[in-house]
Amino acid sequence: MRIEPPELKRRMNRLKARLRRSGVKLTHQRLEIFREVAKSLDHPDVETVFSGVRRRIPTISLDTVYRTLWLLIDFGLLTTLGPPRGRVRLDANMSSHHHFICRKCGMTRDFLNHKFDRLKIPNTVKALGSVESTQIEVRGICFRCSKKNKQKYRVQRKKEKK
Amino acid sequence: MRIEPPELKRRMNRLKARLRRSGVKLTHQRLEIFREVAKSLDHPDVETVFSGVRRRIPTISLDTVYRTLWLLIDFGLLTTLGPPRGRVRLDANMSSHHHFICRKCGMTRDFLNHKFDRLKIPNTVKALGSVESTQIEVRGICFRCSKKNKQKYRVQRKKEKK
DNA sequence: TTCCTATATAGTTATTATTATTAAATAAGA
DNA sequence: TCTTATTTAATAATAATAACTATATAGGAA
Repeated sequence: MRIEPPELKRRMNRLKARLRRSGVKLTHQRLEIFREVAKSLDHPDVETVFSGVRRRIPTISLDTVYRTLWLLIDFGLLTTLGPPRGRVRLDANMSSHHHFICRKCGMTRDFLNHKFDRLKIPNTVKALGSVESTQIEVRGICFRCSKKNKQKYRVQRKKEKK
Repeated sequence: MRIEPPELKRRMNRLKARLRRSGVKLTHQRLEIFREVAKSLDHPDVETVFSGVRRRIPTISLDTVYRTLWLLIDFGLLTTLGPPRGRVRLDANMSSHHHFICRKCGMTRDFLNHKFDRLKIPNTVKALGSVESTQIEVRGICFRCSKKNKQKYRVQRKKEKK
């Protein structure tokens, strides 16, 4: 399923503004990789993005796709479904609970909140399949990672001074 | 972080009842693999489960861990965080929206619901890190997969008759 | 515009995660 | 205890992701 053209254009403009502002090069490859994700409503995997972009840039390499996707994720222009990085994570708690997920390192913590249990599911969702559970996913950056980011930033500042 | 012993015991009992009822063998390995996931609150990855179990069963193979985990997931005794199977899935929609995820095939569909936007995040969650977004994750089985399951079941019934 | 240079890319190789295969071992019913 | 279908360990195969390096390019300076 495809997104509406005006919304796609908005997303492309946001990408360009953001990359320029950050002093990161605005390459053809980056634009096309972003476009491939941004135009779709089905949350493609990396392989799908790769073959989609390859139709327009036949020489693109898979490595570039991965590198670019992580870059865009780092800039907050894309996200992954669930925790970042491809690794299965298990959960044995089958009763109602919710998650905080760090979008940098994948750290996940449970929390309980009775207000969040028993949310009414819209019928449009029930039309997609049988519903088994509902949970809140709060995403953000854990304190450990935000500390790390600050350090990274400090180091870069030092480098610039040299 | 560890779970409370009585809750762990409850989970172990549920596992045993469920496997017996399904006519699946209740092996030492299966018990220990489940216990390793069930006792933890941090949602371990497969490697972590493997090395944890290996302390008690030094000869366990990684393959057994994978096979067992998927079996337990299939029986609804465990789940994965996010979509099943280890593959990064992308999302370019950075504004508020929610997901239905099929726990069999990973099919993911967006939906909007303004009631779900702006849920009040408890302070205990804010203590974990900076919150960037909040979304609902509805999990279940999509119609395509539930059809497939029925077919599988029909085939098994036929085999039994022979 | 043309040139320069830091940064990004393609192509390839390496690493890590997951799945398949098969001979030997074992749980659970007779 | 015996039997047999299932399960396992060990290994090999495949798939997903990341690293490496010589070449190419975006974007600022002249």
